[in-house]
Amino acid sequence: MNDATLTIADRIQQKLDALTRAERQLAHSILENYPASGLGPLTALAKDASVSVPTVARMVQKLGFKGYPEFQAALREELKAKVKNPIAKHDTWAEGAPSGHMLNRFTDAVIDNIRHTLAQIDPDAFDAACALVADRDRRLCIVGGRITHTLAEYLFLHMQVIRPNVTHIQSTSNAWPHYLLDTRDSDVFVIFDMRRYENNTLRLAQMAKAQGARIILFTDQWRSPVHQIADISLSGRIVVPSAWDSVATTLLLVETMISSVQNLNWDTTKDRMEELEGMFDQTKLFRKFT
Amino acid sequence: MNDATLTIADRIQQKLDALTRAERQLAHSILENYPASGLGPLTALAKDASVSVPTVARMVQKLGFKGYPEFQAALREELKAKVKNPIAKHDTWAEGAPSGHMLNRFTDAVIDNIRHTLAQIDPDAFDAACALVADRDRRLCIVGGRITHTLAEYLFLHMQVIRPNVTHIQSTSNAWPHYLLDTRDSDVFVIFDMRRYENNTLRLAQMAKAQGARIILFTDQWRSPVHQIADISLSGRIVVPSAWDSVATTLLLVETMISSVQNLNWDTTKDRMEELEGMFDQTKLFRKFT
DNA sequence: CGTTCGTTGTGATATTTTTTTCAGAAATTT
DNA sequence: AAATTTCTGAAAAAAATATCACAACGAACG
Repeated sequence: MNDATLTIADRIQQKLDALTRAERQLAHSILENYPASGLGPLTALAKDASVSVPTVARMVQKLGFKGYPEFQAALREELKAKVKNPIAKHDTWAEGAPSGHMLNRFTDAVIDNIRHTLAQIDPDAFDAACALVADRDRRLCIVGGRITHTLAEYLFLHMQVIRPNVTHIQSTSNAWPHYLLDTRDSDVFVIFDMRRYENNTLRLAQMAKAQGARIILFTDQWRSPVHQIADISLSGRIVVPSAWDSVATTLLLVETMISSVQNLNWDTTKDRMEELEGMFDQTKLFRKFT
Repeated sequence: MNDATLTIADRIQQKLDALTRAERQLAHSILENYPASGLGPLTALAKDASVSVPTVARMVQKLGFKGYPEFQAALREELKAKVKNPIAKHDTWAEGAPSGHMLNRFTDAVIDNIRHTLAQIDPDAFDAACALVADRDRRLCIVGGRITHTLAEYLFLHMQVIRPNVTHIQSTSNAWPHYLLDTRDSDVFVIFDMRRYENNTLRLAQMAKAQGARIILFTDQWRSPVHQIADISLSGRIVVPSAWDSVATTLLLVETMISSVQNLNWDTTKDRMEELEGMFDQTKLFRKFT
């Protein structure tokens, strides 16, 4: 019997492809807080996953159990074994991988980065930055460098949906001076600059500043020289066990900003999103059914 | 005392002296393998402890529960809370911001995503993916969609430094069929596809597969349809309190992959990096002093 | 455009589980 | 040692839970 080594979570994961839509939905709900939810009554589980009662019964049968009670019994056995076995202690992120595995080491580092970054961020400055970015009366210009232009573009793609008048400039391009020609003093520049800090980005920031624009800077813990002229600086920790830095924490900040800005003027954003949806529907770019 | 901080095991211990003989016997049986035994049916628990059924019912009432089901529900809640990693217990990540602040809510969600993602990832599959990507003899093609091309490019920019023969294709572009012309069966495609899944990406994957290429897929927890033909699928959780999804967890996986791949052939990567540094020095793109 | 297949949920039925009742056993007190 | 109180467990009643059969729905195919 090879069931001994396979947890029920594994079995669910493995069968995931053979399951139907509602069953998959249920499976994810079970894994969501495993194994607690599976130990409650069938009815509660079904309600929790927003599927019907028989769907649950059918799925556990597909998993190889005679019925829901047997499934629960197996779950309890597994729990009993796990508590007894000290090796099962949850000190690694990816179970099944040694603690020295890159997955665990890297995740450790990133979580640490997040903790440090959030601990030292000024919520008021962050809110102020969001308010500036959300202000439709100001033109918004998003600037990234050689690597960070990916982050810049990510922010740009979302801002484009939320509000009008957004531009994405890559500081490594030699076309950017053109963009600065008609910068007004109400404009807002969101600039990404992580080490190694780029000369082009600094120059661009200086010129924008000279024209009266507000500058919001995303940088790392050591701060780009741009921060001296930036109105608001948001710095994230980026150290990981790698030859490169991690922008995961910065992305977290960016995504949080997107979410905040979207909330600040949800009424109009909603309309824009629906409009966009309609246009995408016509392009058949996306699949109709998940 | 508030029950919030007291586990049920604690409550049983505390009440132990106030219990009768049969009840004490039962209590010890529950603590014997806690909490599994308490999550089974009342009848089984009674039999296990060699006490009668009503004894169980009476004891849980002495413990302050209305009935056995309520006792079980409390046990499940406790289990649910326990499974959550202690690191996720921070109610506020950004001190100085209320716990309801977007910074805290969003970070909570992302940490949760990371935890779930890492818990269900298969380290062997991940390692296999890294090995494929690291193999210099295979050409590497990185594919992204409307939003995910930012992730794709991030991976591309780093791979470009680490190894030769890397291409970045945007599936929304209509130029991609050209790239597939001379796909060989040793090629590796790294494909990003998160909801809403894109038809173009699926078609591209199918064509690549038909030409014999290996496919590594980065997707979300619900899995792009591409995963049916992918050799290796890496899925990340993406749910956050926002109208959009979060790719922060996926970025974590991507960065970890970069780091792993870099380690796999550090000897040659090192040379390439130094060479690149030299070239950058000449362009004066970066600042000399941090 | 209609047909067919697989999937899903509703309602009825059967089963299990929990609660209650009550009588006998054990312990304690007088 | 008898009376009283407290505890315990068997069995029945009540409640909930799980299973089953069937109809409705929606997607895929010709």
